[in-house]
Amino acid sequence: TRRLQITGKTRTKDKYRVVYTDRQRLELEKEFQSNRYITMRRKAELSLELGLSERQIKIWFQNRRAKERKINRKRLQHSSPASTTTLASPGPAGSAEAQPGMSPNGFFS
DNA sequence: TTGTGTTTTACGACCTCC
DNA sequence: GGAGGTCGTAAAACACAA
Repeated sequence: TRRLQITGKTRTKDKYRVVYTDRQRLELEKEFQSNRYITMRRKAELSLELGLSERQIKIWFQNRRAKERKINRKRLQHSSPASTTTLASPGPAGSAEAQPGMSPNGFFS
């Protein structure tokens, strides 16, 4: 309850966080499988379909990516044999990584 | 139970784009 | 001129051996 009182603004204590329904999780997960970064358009669509705010969807994808990274780190660590020689410069574990930033207008003409 | 570790929402701080 | 990216983290929710 610390932060809540300090900032006093956001995140009322009555609902610190909601638990998403299975359907919401499923659809988001499905979308994530086909595309790890959601477009503004899809975000708006999903927002309507699932009854979540666009902000929630944005955050969900951020959290989902974080989870994937975490899993990948674990796998790397787990599958690293005794060779401590080349460990300093690993590329992304088998998947292209997008830079933060991206183009502000992810539109197509 | 309960103690404890992990997962799921949600945010703030900071950063990068032109 | 702000959108979204990451990272770190709080706390609720969950899983589960002891």
